[in-house]
Amino acid sequence: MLVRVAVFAPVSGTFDYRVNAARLPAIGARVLVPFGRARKMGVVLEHLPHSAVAREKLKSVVEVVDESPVAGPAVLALARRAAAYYRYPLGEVLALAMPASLRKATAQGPATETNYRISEAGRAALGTTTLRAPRQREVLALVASGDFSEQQRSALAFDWRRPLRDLRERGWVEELQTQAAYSPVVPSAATPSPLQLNGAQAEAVSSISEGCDAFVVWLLQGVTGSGKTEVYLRAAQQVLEQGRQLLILVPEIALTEHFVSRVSAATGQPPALYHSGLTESERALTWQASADGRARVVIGTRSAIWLPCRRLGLVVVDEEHDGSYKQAEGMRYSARDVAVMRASLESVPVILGSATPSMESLVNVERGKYRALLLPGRAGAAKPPAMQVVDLRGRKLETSISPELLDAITRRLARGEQSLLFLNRRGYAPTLMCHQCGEAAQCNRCHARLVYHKWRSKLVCHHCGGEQPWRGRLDCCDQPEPIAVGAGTERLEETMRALLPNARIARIDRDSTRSKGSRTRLLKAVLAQEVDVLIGTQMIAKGHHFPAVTLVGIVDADQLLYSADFRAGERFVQQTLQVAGRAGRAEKPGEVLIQTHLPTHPLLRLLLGEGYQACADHILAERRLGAFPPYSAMALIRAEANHVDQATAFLRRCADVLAQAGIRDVSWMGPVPAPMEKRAGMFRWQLLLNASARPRLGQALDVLIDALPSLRESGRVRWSLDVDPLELF
DNA sequence: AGCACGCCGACT
DNA sequence: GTCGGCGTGCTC
Repeated sequence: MLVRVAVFAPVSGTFDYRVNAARLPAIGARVLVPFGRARKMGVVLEHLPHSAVAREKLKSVVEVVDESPVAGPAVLALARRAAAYYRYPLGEVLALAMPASLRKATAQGPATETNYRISEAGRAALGTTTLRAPRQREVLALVASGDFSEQQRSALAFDWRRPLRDLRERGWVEELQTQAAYSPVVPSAATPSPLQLNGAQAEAVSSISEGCDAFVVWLLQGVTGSGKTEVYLRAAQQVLEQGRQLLILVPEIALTEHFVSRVSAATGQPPALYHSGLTESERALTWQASADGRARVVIGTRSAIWLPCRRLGLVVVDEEHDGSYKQAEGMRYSARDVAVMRASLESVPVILGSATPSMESLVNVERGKYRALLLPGRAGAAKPPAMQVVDLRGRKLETSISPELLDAITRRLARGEQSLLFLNRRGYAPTLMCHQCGEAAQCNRCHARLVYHKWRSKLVCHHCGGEQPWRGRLDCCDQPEPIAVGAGTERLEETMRALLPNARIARIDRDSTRSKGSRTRLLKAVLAQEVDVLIGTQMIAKGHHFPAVTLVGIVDADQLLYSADFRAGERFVQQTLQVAGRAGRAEKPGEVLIQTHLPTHPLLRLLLGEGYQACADHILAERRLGAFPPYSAMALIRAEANHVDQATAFLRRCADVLAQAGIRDVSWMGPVPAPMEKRAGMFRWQLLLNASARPRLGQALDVLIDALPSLRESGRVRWSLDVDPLELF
């Protein structure tokens, strides 16, 4: 009795084993196998009558871990397809497709959950004033109430571990291991609320429901506020009525919240969640509930696309253009593209939703692969925001805020309305320049300037995370007053406080939201209109709606417009519309002011004059001309090494391999240094492959993946292959 | 990823 | 003479 196993190890190929047990392990079940000297976990792919491997080389499965498969036929097929597409070892793909608790080589029983119980002494202490520590008291009270589940724990705004440890040391709380139970899906008291749909929404829904039993990719395009969510939800209701499951992908954790309440209201049941913000056991629970079909709706980020579903009915990818769907390390997959693969393998529809669809998706509509659904305009009476350019050319400005923008903010202030200033740069100043010699503070591990963080009094490298205390002077000339060049959100906040001393100003970025719960608190303050001017980075661009915001200021539009990446234009337009979408919902029209030195940039003019579609047409025309994606297929070989010549030698060998293979219609560029050649002490170079068509790229990748691992140079570099790279720079 | 095998320099 | 450096190749 033989089985073929995909071993959880970074090796390509599969391995055959003997099975001595009475019963063969199920296909898709995990087995523990001897692998080299170690024992590794793997997944059974097939049962084999014979093996091509020599009899004496075959080893035996050590242990059959699962009774029933952890990877059903659907997940197995998806993993196979993705492994082939991204040229990644199948075992690793399968490992990545399950929660970490199922990957480890140590076999384990059913998921257990650590729970806590209050002791007699604890109950006594709770009644007295002996227990002063407020956090311990809160934790103790929660334990006493019997509701200190993992979900409760992670919902706490503070770190409960230390208070809990202290409580256990005092003997007031006892630990107990219990069998984890899926948090019961409590049907909310209310029956599902009927959704009010407008004409376009109803039309979209009926199109979707017509083809709900087959694979179709719907590209649902509609501006912020046009009601994409209602369409998802109506489709969701139908899927649930058929007894099937629904998978909703969102770009980031914060956006799951937004959907939780909407889904609960529309379907009468709270969805299960799957993202990296949950504890391992919470993830394991959702995984299990999704696998056995109890979780009817699952909302998650990128990795949720791998969740097994007993009866999948529909996949929704919200904000499909968002770069967060692309994994940046390991298997560099796009969850959106994997979602399409999955829908096709399982013959279900997938809805890709966006106000600003990616060029890839638009072209797929053009090619007849995807079907477009358009939601024109905003629902209700809301008007689209009016966008205007503030020309910064030749202007001598004291601050990063032009008089026009300041004036617009002041008018909002007088009317009791809110303004939002978008600046995608953290810290005080991106450059600290010596007034004496002109040198700027540099990170010694990266080819990058250090960013001055005034509040924390630190110089921080935004690339490797390294920081050093700011000692008030630079090393070069020991000159005390360096010039802070440029502005980040911290400086912008300082500027605004100086300009508008009476305004209530809040800043939301990664620095101001470091402590747990502070982000939610800040957002609540904004919604409660306790804030007049909100300053923020990317972090505020996604998802949140600020109904009282009637002015959006894009403080520095030039950043992206100057980028060398061929996708910069696309990102600029998407980001600008995304931020603009935060303003002026409801009856108050919003205004967007864009500060720029490039007021005549064609994309800016098209965006203001005609809108997204015109920009997309322009970008696509350029891409076609330059033979860039989506009119070509790209892959990027990245190499990182301690010495420059190791990285370049490796990539030159890759280029040689390609040259020898002589595949038509595949060109390559490089080796070229990555835009930041040195990062975290490593030298980074890359080789970019561009093919006129996907099959050609495939041929080139086949040749490479065959030759690369055994190249002499490959031992000295850390290399990776990125199929469909999103960020070249 | 681990891990052993193998061929070259500095140690008891 | 032996210990150990890490370059190379394999793991059913």
